[in-house]
Amino acid sequence: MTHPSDSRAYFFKIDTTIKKIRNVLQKRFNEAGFDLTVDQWVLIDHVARNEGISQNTLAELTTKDAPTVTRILDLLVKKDLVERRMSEEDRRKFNIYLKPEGQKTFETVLPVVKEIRRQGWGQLSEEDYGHFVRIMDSIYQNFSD
Amino acid sequence: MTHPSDSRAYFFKIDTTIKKIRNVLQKRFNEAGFDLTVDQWVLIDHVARNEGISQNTLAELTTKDAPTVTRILDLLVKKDLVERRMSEEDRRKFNIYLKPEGQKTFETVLPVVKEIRRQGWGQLSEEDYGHFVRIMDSIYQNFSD
DNA sequence: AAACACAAGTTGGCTTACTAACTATTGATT
DNA sequence: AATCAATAGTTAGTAAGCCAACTTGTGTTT
Repeated sequence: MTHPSDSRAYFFKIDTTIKKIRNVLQKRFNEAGFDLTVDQWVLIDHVARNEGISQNTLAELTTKDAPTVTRILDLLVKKDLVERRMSEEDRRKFNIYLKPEGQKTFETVLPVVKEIRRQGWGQLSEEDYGHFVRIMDSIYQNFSD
Repeated sequence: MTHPSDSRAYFFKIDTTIKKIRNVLQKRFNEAGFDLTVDQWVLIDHVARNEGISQNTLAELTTKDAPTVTRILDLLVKKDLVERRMSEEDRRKFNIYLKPEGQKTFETVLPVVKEIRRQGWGQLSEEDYGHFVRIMDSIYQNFSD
């Protein structure tokens, strides 16, 4: 290989790794009896940390687009985990809040997710984390022009 | 941060990076007038390098599941880029081949993809590639038990 | 005040991912 | 030879991603 970027490998490796992570997360959720998809969890996590957040902000933070957020929230509302409250200042907006069931879900699922994060990182070092962040950010940046 | 794995950041960073890559690929495809999704490209690429490959093998190589491969191939067949030929030895199997249009597509798209790979890797070094592979493989491995 | 562009969310269409259930064929077992 | 388990692929349902078009509400301009 004359230059790493000549290989298909790096796109593929990122894709494979994130798929694996998602699979493991979902499988653990199912085993633990959580009736929740990974992306539903991601929204709950952000709402828990930003009570009253708007859908647009939620979309930005999660790098999901607006229609996707709308639809995932629809599901979470149907499950009674989350509610939309009309915003006072701007009637185009909703403020999103956890309902009691949602708060409970957050508290129950969080430790499981933390454990999975630990497992995934394993024996990798602080220095590796530096490399990791630098390389990922660099790829992202190289595409942002 | 007491330990890197305590942070949500690494799942999120991988997710964000692969999304970005996919977006850029798709946008370039569209700009270049290729009527092709990224995943359709991935299958064409593998068929081009493995004429006569079976659907199952295709699924393994791409880490897609069987139904997904079936459906993407359906689309490629409809576009006349690819054909299924009944296997001689095993009548459950198909052998997948590029049609002339598909071969042309492969040759046209490949240089564009190579250029995008180069752009994404940018000034990262051979050594960085080593770190990258080691870290990704390690995460994957940590989840394979 | 009326017209305008812009912003927040929603809806619809198409694509891909995952699971489960299904058909058809093959290969092994007895 | 008949049965049975495993394999290749398909179909159906639900979830999520992307784009484009749309509705409603806001803010600015004139």
